[in-house]
Amino acid sequence: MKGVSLSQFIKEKRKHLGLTQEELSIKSGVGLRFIRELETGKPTLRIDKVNQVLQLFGFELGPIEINRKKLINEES
Amino acid sequence: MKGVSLSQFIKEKRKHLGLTQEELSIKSGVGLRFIRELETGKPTLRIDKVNQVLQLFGFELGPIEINRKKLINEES
DNA sequence: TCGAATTATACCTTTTCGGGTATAGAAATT
DNA sequence: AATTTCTATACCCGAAAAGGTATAATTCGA
Repeated sequence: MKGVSLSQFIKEKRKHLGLTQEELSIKSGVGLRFIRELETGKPTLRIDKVNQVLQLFGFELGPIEINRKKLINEES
Repeated sequence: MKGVSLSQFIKEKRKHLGLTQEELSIKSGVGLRFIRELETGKPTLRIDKVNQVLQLFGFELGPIEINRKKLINEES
C-alpha cells in the first residue's frame, strides 16, 4: 500500500497522545476499521473522513508543494 | 458545500495554465464530473483522485497545521 | 514466557463515489 | 445579440469505501 507519510503522521500523532486506534476512532467519530486503513496506508480514503481525524491534532489536508513535503512541521 | 480552499486552489491553478475542465480531466486521468465536483467544493472526494490532479501542478495532499493554511505558498 | 491488550486481516452489508451522459445555465467571442 | 465554448446540475450504473464484526497476528507488560 502507498501513502506512507500520511499514515505515519497519524500513527505518530496518535501514539504521542497515548491513544489506541479504538480511542482515536471514537474521539474522531470515524470507524475503527477506517483508522486501521488510514494507518496502514490505504490510498483511496475520503478527504472528509481523514480530516475528521487530523483535526484532533490541529491539522487538515491541504495542497503541499511536492518538494517541500518534509518541511511540513517547520516552526512558524 | 464546504472545502473552499482546495477547490479554489485547483481552479486557479487550472486557469493559470489556460486549461478547461475537460482538458484537465484528460491530462489528469480523472473524469470530467470529478473535476467539476472538485472545483465546486464537494468534501467527500477520494484522496488518490485529488492527488492525480494536484500532481500536474507539482502538489499533493498532506497534513497542514490549521493556523498555517494560508502560508502554503510562501517561498522556500 | 505467558496472557492481556492492541493491531492487522478478512468477510459481509449498506451507502455513495466516480464515470458516463444529457441538459441547462453562464461566459466568452465575434 | 447571437453563437459557440465552457461550466453547473441531474440522472443512472457499477465499483468500492466505510462500518460492523470476527478472528489472526503482534506487541507489551507482568
